[in-house]
Amino acid sequence: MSDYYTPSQVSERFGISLDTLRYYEREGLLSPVERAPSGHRRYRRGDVELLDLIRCLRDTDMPIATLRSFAELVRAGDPTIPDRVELLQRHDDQLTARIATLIERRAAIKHKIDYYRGVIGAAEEDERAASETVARA
Amino acid sequence: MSDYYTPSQVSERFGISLDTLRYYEREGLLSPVERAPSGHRRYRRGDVELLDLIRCLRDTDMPIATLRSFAELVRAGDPTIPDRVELLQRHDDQLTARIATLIERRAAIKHKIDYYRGVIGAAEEDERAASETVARA
DNA sequence: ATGCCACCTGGAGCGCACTCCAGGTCAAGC
DNA sequence: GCTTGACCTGGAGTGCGCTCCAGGTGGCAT
Repeated sequence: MSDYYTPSQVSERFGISLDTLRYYEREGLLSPVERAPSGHRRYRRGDVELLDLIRCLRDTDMPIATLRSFAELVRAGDPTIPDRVELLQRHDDQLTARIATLIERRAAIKHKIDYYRGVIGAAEEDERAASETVARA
Repeated sequence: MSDYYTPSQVSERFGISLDTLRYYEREGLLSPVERAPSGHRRYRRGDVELLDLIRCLRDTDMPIATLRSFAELVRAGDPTIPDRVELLQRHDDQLTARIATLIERRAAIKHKIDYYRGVIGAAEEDERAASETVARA
């Protein structure tokens, strides 16, 4: 209910370590976060929202450098919205391509698994046949 | 039409550098490749087939260490086929999960893009309204 | 006063997957 | 015989994204 979040709260919420959180700030993914008089960080709603998007982009393998560019656009204000759209759109295109190849590769892997299962099945039949022969003998 | 491939042929075919090819061999992903009397590598059909699978797994982010385990199973012969199936199945599960989260994240990104597009649209309307006002004045 | 805890800083270190390099060899072509 | 080109080796270097560490501070509880 407070209007800020402590580092550990943010860390827990996003499953990001405190070190990573500070690292993101150092790298310019977040603008310098407000501080309490003690020097401790106080994350505002806005920080958390940006972080949410950053996590989303990071989870989809956007490199830190690109994320920084994006963050710079955000800091530069509303006139950069078209640039942000462009950046996100490019990322989305890459992501879509990536998903497509992952799905293709998965099909190939499944195919290989099926092939192996076939080999196992054939071997089992051989075994069964062999034990029948023994039984008959 | 020859029964072997040179390093550069393999490199080109898979889009892998010569260095990476040697690296994979050093790391035990390929068993030591045959050599010409000159010492140059001669990749056999079997090497190329294994490489094809390795690429497929690597493309789907299987770590080198896991790939090595898989290669060791292959080298150990047919009795390890069930273990190979297990390993591939685990990878396939992870891959499926990964694809699912990528798709989720992509939806979130698209949502953000749409939001931004909405903002742009609204801004354009404002502009239009403003210029109308000017015209009227 | 004493602990303790959450957090701070600058900077070093790590794991992964390559990637590059120097110096050398062999086979073929001029 | 000399060059060229494809390839060889061992080992060092790179880029990325964290991750860890030592040493320190402020505020609260006992």
